[in-house]
Amino acid sequence: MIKLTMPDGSIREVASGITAYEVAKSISHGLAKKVLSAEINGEVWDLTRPITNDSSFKLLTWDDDGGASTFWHSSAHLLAEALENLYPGVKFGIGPSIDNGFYYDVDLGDYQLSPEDLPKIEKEMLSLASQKNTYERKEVSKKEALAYFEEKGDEYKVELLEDLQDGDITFYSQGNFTDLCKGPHIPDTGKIKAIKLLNIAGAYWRGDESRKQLTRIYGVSFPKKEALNEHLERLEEAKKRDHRKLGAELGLFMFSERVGAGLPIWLPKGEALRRRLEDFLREEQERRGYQAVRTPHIGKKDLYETSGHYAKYGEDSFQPIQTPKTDEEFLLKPMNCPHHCEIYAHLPHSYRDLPIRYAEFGTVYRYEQSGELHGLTRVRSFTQDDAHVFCTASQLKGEFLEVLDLTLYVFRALGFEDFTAQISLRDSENPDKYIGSESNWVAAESAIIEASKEAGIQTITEYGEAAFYGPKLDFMVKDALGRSWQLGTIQVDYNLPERFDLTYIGEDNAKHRPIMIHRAPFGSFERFIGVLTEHCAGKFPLWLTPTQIILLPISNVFNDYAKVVQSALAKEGIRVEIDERHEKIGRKIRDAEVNKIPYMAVLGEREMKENAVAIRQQGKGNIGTFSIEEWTKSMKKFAAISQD
RNA sequence: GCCAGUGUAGCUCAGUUGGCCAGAGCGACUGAUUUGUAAUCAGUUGGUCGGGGGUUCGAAUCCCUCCACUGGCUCCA
Repeated sequence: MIKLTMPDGSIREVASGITAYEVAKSISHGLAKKVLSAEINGEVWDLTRPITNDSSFKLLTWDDDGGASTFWHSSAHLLAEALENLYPGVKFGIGPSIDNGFYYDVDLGDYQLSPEDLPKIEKEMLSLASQKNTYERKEVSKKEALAYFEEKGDEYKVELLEDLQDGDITFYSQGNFTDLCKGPHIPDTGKIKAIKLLNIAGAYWRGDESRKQLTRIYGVSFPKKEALNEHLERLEEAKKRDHRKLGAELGLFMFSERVGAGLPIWLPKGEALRRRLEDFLREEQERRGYQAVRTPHIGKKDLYETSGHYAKYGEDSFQPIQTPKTDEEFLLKPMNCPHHCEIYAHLPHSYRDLPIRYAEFGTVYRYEQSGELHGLTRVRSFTQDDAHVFCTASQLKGEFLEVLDLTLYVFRALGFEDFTAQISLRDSENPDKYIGSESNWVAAESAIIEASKEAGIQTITEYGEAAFYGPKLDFMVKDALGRSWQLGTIQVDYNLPERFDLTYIGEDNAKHRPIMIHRAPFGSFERFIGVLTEHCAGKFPLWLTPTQIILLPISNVFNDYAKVVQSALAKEGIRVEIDERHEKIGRKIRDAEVNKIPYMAVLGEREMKENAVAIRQQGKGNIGTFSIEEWTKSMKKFAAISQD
């Protein structure tokens, strides 16, 4: 007999060798039908795997993370089986579950898979699923496993096997398909009731650009048909939030083929919104002791050779600009920091001057690969809300905390509660990727880790994600379609002060090296506004939105009255428009609603007589009639930044 | 940069076994309607079919090439 500790803490005595499925059945038939896998001592297991030791025990259903991922992983195997039936000789890379579904990377030889093939594959998968084939686990020796895949001619699986330890290798089979896999899987294919293959993409084998590109098929599956429909509806909903679509609809920004790919152009409404954000941050930074500076958009190539950026990125950047003079080359600036280092170096500094904080909304230019461009979130020209803090070693942690506080203040003011703070450290296996001394790296990494801990933020640590000159703390948020983007960033840099030979005179009257912190709470205005647009589905906070209220005269007769109301509101700094078109009120309201203008004022006979406005709130409808004066006051209050 | 897909009017989209002057809805414009809380009616206008080259008697449709966009991969100071 063995003891199973259930999630509620109770203990079940069962015969050794019992399976999780048998335990589920002994609890209830309904549960046995729903259960997909089990968590045994924190590890997700097949339901059919015998349990032989005392264990903690938890049954996983679709609603548990482990349950859905098991389900999707099994769906990937089903996809592979269908592909093998339809395209004999297909070779397989890897086929994992992901956040929202699964994929399989396959090599179809000369066959060019197209989206039209997907329905056929879905059909085959559903037909295989209905056979209710069980997923069978089998432990195999490395020799056996290699023999199997060598015979099959699947060099990808052979390569994967070469990295595995003998005794740690399992196969899973369902129907006529066998795959190298550590599992676990759902009991049988019959649980998979709804499948949608979403798209096809190229993916380099093992993520290595120099290796063969396989065909990746993405899909999603569900235990119920309705769940698939709901999922597809959610995807449609998300597309409506896409900042590229909303940005065009709301007239925020545009792109022009003639201006160039990845070069966003800000339209009046977008610029109005952006300017508000800039002002917001500018004022906050002034309060926090930053000094604004401004530097040119180009700099001599030598500047970036000094900084090290040219050696690292020169080849992949916009190429140097020539002048009539020979041997004179300038670069479009990809970073503001070298310029700011020159400002620091301009005068000698005492330890009494530090910390010095230079801030600039600096526009930079980076030649992003053509396939990478994406709306406002990945562009070739963008403006960083940049600043560089020069401080002493003893000030580092305090400054880091101060920057962290500013970043969190900014995020909260804009309603971003759901972000991930990522600590990016070195990849210790590739030291050549980084410049700077070991001791500096250690000091910088520990400063970030400690400050994050002290600020009490939740973090995840990623090794190998550091910048080439230092570790960083990045704030990551997801867009409408679940893609993760970096917004704010804080980076400790011991390297640039070294390269630019920056110094200060210490208490001991000797020269010392300052430490530099790069930081940008928004990251860039472009990306931030892109993500913010999706975050609020185009319904921006009142203090940011380009038009705060639109006046809707019932007929032309009341246009003059509207102008009276307009000047009263405008006088208080409220951004107000009038819809003077010769249209019915229903039409004007509809257009204002579609344009997501937060407030509408309906103005007709009744309002004019009483010097009043009948207010309607976007998405909510009529909220009442107020005197002009009363409403102006309310608007002013609502539009204050502190309002959240 | 790589793989796959897409590109027709300001917007959303029809239109391919290659064949009359390339269509619709919305928008815009003009006129009528003077309107009370999510689309008033009528008329008019609008397109180098992404650019260039080729095949053909004939190309939006087939081929080549470049550009842009979409979904991924790789990259991201």
